[in-house]
Amino acid sequence: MRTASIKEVAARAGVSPGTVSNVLNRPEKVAGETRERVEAAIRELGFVRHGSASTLRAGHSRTIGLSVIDIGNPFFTDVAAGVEDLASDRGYAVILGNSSGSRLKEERNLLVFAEQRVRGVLITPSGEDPNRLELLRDRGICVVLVDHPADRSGQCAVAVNDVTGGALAVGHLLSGGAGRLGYITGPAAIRQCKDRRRGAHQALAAAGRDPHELLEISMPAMTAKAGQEAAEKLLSDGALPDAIFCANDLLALGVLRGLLQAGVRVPGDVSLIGYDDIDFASASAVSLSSIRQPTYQLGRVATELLLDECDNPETHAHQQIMFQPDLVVRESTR
Amino acid sequence: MRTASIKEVAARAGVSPGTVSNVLNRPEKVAGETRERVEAAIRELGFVRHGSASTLRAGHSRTIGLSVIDIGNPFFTDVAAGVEDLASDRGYAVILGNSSGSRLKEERNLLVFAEQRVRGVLITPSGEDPNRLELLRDRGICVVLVDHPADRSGQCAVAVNDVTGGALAVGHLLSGGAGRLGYITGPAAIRQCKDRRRGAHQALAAAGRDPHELLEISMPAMTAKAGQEAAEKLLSDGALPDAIFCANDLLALGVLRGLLQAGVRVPGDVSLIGYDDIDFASASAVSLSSIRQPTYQLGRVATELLLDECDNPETHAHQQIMFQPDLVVRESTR
DNA sequence: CCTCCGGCGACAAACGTTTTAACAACGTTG
DNA sequence: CAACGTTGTTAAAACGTTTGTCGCCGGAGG
Repeated sequence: MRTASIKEVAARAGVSPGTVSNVLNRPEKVAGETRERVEAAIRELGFVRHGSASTLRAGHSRTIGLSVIDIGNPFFTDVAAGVEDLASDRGYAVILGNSSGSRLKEERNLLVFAEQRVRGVLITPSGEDPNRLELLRDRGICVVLVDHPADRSGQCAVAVNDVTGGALAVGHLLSGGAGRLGYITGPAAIRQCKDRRRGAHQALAAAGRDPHELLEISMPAMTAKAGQEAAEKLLSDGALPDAIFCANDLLALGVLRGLLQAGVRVPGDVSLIGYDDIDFASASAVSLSSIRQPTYQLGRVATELLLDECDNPETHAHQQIMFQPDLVVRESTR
Repeated sequence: MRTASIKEVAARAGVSPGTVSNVLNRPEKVAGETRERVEAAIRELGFVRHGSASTLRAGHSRTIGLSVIDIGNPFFTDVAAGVEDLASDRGYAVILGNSSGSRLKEERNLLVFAEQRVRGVLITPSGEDPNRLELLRDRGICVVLVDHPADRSGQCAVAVNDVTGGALAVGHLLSGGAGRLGYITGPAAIRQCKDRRRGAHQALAAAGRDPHELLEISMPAMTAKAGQEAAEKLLSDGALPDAIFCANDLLALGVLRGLLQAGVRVPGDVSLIGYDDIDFASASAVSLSSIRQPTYQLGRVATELLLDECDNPETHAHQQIMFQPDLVVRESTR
């Protein structure tokens, strides 16, 4: 019924509890014959170490917390897969927290992480407020920022260069001979949207064009529905650009649909490029050119940094890693 | 630096540790004035309960384990969102395990859950082997099966009726006047694929047609890429059905793309229906008819059952809940 | 023969909480 | 006034590990 304790294992193997603990944690410290006896007892009793007791005594756990903004977004899903894979390889469990963009939920998740005494936290912060993270650091919990630049020195962060990404996208459109250019984006407050716009401006400037000629439409959400509405607006305004850059693939898919329904040919009449290179970008009726981010890798590397900081606090050097995005050309751009 | 313990809080408030514990867990047991003093001390010291110590002493934790087959699949993502929302409302943390379809990883995840002494486990088993779950139940950890019928009585399970879903889909195609019918599916071993085919057969029989006339193409994966290959095969065989039912939306999106590229009109020449009603079903060039499953709800209800079993073991009655899927008609079917 | 040393285990003291039994203070009741 | 229930608090004993100290034993060196 109840799980056997280390004490019962010890009794069965004819050793002391401490020795069983040594077999579990420092097998090299215990003589071969004794070790085998203990291991046999463990198997026979179906012993499973009590993680809480271990955490309590050792002062640290084998879990990390992962707080994301929206687990329904393929971007975060890929990140989570990367985190989970590496953590699980290293024997760590991942506690998942989904903030849904709400400060309150994020705060609650961080509290849970603190109660669980997680070894470290990976977080894509939903706001710019660094204070709440202090709460964790004060308790000796390491923090690595994910898809967010470090808000101050002295911490690890991994991100993807969104400025470069924006420049890549618009550069590609310009090299295709685009005249009038459009940028369909999400809420102005979102850092990613701002950075990608900045990249677009840089590409225009580099081509000797005036950045201000970029026609920008800002939608309240970054969904396919919003994208379709944006396309309808463009059509009814009668100001259809030659080429459109969307701040993410969901928007782009919506725009694509809106254009096709109105009989606009893609890429014949309008070139279209998205961002993120989600799986569905290649599955749409006209496969979508996009900017690929190393999403899975983002999660993996963030976890790597976190575990290094936890396991080697003295030799660990904080790092801010910035990945570079790639251009993926498909049918939707010439 | 270190987090304050209950003892320090007690000292500051001038009470005993036991009283602090009472404030935390049974506030009604302690006099108003004392409670306020303790609460003030908690705030001032930034005290956060040590979850492991609590678990150790109380004998059970406030965490549940969630083991899914593929966190990259939108279906499981939605389930996870439902689980996370309810669990977090009830003060439970969710430990996420992704088995990636591998028995080994699943086993490892279950071991982690056992070590953490999770209160209960939600699992979409990747195989049909019920033994491993015994390991958990023997330790008094409740288990609820997700998107899987109960493999024996005496446990909770939530699922969606895939037979009904298959019948709905094919019934809809038939009511549109379809003549030749195709079913594009995944590996034969997958339960969902089998059940959906069974439903398709039932619908054919109900319409007075011979179930064997259903042209079936089984692909090794259930991805958009596989769907496109299936469409190409149909086209090269020159045996294009009037209507096609796909075992999931990813396959359907691939088929759609393959057909459109070949100049086949959808739904003009061929009607097409998918399964799952993922977000992208409505965002494709021709929006996709599909079978909607209450995915988020699935996760929520499973969690509800699990927590009920944990919190009221004596009054709890095991339940096998079977949801019914819905038909969603969009442009891809007449 | 005595000492020293290395290797292996045993012992016991924590870690921070929950919980039970006991207790003190204080009306209420017979 | 004694007996008694109520209410609020305390003291102390767990829970299952980890870990530092210590002791035992056998062999090597003096």
